[in-house]
Amino acid sequence: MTDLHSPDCNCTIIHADVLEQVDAQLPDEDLLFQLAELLKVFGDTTRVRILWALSLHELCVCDLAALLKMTATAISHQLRILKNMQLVKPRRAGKVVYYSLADSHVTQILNQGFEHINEE
Amino acid sequence: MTDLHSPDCNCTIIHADVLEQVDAQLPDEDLLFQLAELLKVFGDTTRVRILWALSLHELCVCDLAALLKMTATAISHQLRILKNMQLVKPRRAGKVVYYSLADSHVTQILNQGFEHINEE
DNA sequence: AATACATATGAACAAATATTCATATGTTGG
DNA sequence: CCAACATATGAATATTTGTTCATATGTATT
Repeated sequence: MTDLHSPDCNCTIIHADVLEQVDAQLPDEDLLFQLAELLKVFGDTTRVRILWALSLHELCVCDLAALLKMTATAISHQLRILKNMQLVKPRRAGKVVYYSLADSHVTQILNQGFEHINEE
Repeated sequence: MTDLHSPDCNCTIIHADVLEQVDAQLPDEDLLFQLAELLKVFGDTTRVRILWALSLHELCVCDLAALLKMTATAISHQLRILKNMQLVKPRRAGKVVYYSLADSHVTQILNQGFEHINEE
């Protein structure tokens, strides 16, 4: 095991045995980084509103702009972020592009978060 | 129903019937704001690593600092954010303060996110 | 082909935020 | 009481990020 006592931590009391176990079980740093990058996408009001709306019905960019009272440009930017993270998928029909949720994890995460809020 | 056609949206083709239904089902804006604020807390590498570590075992500030090779100060700042959002809870034992997860939603959200990443 | 409209994208600006530094609080042991 | 240590917190800085503006792309209609 690598030395957990780095120069950045000047503590003296650490629980070496527990730490060793936790360190062994903790996913790789780059996996947790990816996870944070994913969850970061959920941490914005506009994107949460978009995702929730899409969980109710497939919508085009204009629909979302009208619903959220924002410019289509702003919506489009956010949709690109959501699409890059595989959270929504586009369906083109002529000029119009319809968006829908890519998988069920989205609603699961939104619901878990919603439950947490409604518990206090 | 309020007019969904705001000045910010210059679109002409919107699906009024669908929009009306979605608008009625969509949670209040301030609820979705709270949800975004909650999920924002998950969108940071340091906090994700802290949360995942705490899902494995209760740990004190120094433990986390040693594990993540960061200063105790930086950890403490993040723990305050997590505590304010009711995601972790402290337990004082003398000088040492141990932190653990506040409820099961945390691991659920982390796991759902993790599954999503491991699917592509 | 040419116009109209839905959507996408790049650059710029303003706002939010994570870490560091300095310092404060709180607890234990001498 | 005092010194030592774990933790907390406020201010400052550097980075990140959401929206706007200007412009580009792509499709349908005349």
